[in-house]
Amino acid sequence: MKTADDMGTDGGPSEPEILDARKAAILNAVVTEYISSAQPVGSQHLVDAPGVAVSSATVRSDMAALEREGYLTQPHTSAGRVPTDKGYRFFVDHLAGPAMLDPVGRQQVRRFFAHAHGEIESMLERTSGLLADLTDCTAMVVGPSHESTPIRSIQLVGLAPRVALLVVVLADGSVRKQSVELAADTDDERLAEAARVLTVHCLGRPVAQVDGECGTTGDPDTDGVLAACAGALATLGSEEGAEQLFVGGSSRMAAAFDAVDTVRSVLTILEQQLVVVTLLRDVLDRGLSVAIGSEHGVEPLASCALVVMPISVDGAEAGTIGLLGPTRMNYPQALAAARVVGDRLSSHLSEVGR
Amino acid sequence: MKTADDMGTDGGPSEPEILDARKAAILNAVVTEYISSAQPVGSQHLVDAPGVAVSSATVRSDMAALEREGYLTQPHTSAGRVPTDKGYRFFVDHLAGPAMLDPVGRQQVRRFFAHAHGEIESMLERTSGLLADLTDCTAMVVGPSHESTPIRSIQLVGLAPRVALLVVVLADGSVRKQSVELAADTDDERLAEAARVLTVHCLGRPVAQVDGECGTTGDPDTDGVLAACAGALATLGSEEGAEQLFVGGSSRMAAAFDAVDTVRSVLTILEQQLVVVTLLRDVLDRGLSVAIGSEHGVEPLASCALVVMPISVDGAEAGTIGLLGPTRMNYPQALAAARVVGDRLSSHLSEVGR
DNA sequence: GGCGAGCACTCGGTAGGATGGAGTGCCAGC
DNA sequence: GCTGGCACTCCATCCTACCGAGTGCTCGCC
Repeated sequence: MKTADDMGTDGGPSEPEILDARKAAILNAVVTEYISSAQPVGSQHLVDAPGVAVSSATVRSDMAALEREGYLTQPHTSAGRVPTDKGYRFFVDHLAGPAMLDPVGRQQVRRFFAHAHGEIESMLERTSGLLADLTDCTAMVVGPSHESTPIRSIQLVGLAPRVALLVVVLADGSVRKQSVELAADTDDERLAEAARVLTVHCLGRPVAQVDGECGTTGDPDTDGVLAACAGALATLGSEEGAEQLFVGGSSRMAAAFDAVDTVRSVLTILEQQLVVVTLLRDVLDRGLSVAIGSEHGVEPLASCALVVMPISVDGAEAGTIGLLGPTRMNYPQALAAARVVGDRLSSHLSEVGR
Repeated sequence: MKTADDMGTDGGPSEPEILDARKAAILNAVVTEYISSAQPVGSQHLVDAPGVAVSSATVRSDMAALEREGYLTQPHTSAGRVPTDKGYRFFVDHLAGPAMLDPVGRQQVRRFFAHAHGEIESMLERTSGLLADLTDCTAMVVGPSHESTPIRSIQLVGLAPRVALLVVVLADGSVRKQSVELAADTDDERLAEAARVLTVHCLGRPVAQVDGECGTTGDPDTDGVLAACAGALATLGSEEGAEQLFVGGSSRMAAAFDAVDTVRSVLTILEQQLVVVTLLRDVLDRGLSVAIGSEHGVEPLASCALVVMPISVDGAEAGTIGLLGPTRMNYPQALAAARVVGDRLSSHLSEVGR
């Protein structure tokens, strides 16, 4: 399995990246067929494929060549061929044309966004469900990180004589809250006064950049409240950058594999928010929109492929869409769904914000 | 499978609920053994069990009786016996003593609550992970419904010239938000004024009970803002009662069954928040803390059992804990974990609020 | 009357062997 | 360079036999 040796985007190696037309057609047919049947495909099934038009013997010799070059593999002698990760990669990069979503799916997306409402979190949550429905994959939606979103407003609401709730509204409409223990009984007047001072002091800065002290008033009681709030803000700041993750349709992983062990290990990964978010980020940072099998480097997901798509609001990156399926997932469909939903979601979120 | 005919709690039927001591011991041993081995258990394996002390032939005749009475069943002739739902029920009600959490688990719980911090949502989320770790089941934690939690404060924060964010803080410290489209450009002054009117008008009432109109000021611009907010409040009100659900450790369902189909159907249920929340509520309303197999009436979960435990804050019900596992789950352990975590969580949440 | 030893019986799981078929690699010939 | 033909491989399936775990039943014993 040394297929992932140097698959860089440079195209430098002496081996030509582009296969001879017929071999490409054969690879294409193998991948397509295997994606839909999940069965190793033999030479006989390929003679009718477009672009092939040779006898099965010739197909066999081409397939043997494709296997030598690492695009195909055999589960065992005298079985058909199955694509390798490299085979899928070539398919995704050179063979799969830019697909459209099927009409039913398009209709579904249109209806979804026509009735879209509510706040961003529930929007993202429901989007993950939509994507799972469209692609039969597990869908992941990562919300914006807010790491550098400036504070728009700070309020303090008294909950009990010595407990207040610090409510921070960020410029994009997201809300953070943190309860604050106060040293002394404090009435609403004083809380409002403290909130005013805090707002002036913090306005326009992201939460993580608010430093320890939060201004003074000269009044010792109010200053006590402010000090307590500084601690709460620090807590919020340290949580900042922890993007929200919404996973939809994880049950589809159970349909994708028949080994229950595989299902378990994949689900275990999906439960680890940090791992998933990092994985998506990592793939995106490498400039990929598809990561196949070993390419993403998460061992328990070796038999999975990942499709990622950034979400942007007003040009700024504001989240990520991810689709997880078996390596024999329907790439064109998944890419089309991710693109369409990503675009619609991006423009939907941009619209709401103005 | 007519085992669930009349299992009411009345105890009315002529058949005595209590089994003869040896049969009870045998049932106990079968359940215990089957829980730990997942294999049908035969008469030979039971002769050494405490309270049995008879030959395997006698055990066999007792087992045959237990099967006639519906407590046991055979996968096929000449296999050992497996408990039925009724068998598990008897085990839970009469045989399983009140168990303690094992020391390792107790330690884990102690550490968890010692370092507990953050807001209620993340607290509940992490609690679901803790419970899954403790019991090897899938854990569900349902937050409070807020249906009747009074409004403590309402604020309006301008996000764009014609968009404001309505931020509603409830008396228990939870926060609702909803963006509001405004008909005209509105400055912060006017928003603050509208928020003041709104707060006065809504204070102390739950969101769902805020009626259409939200007061007037005489000033047409402010009244326009108020009208827009009334719509937003209605939206929030209609979402009220939709409790938050946190599911942890769903990957454990893949380890619990070896039929991948079962795993898929169970996971599909777990993805439907409303179904899960309703299920937990339903079981709790029937006064049960354990629902086994067919007892809970959700067909795809027929091979699962459910342990539920209410969470209360200051005496008022404030959520639910649920554990989902195969019917051969470790009931004593699950009950102990649910009880301990539920108690600790209840008192933790009560403490924070004062 | 309840209990236990003995016995015949059942049936799932496993191992061995035969068979068929899908698929391959190779080669000679067009 | 492609194709038809051929020998070969190996999985999947089926059948059979067989072992063993487990049962139900009966009869004798205390």
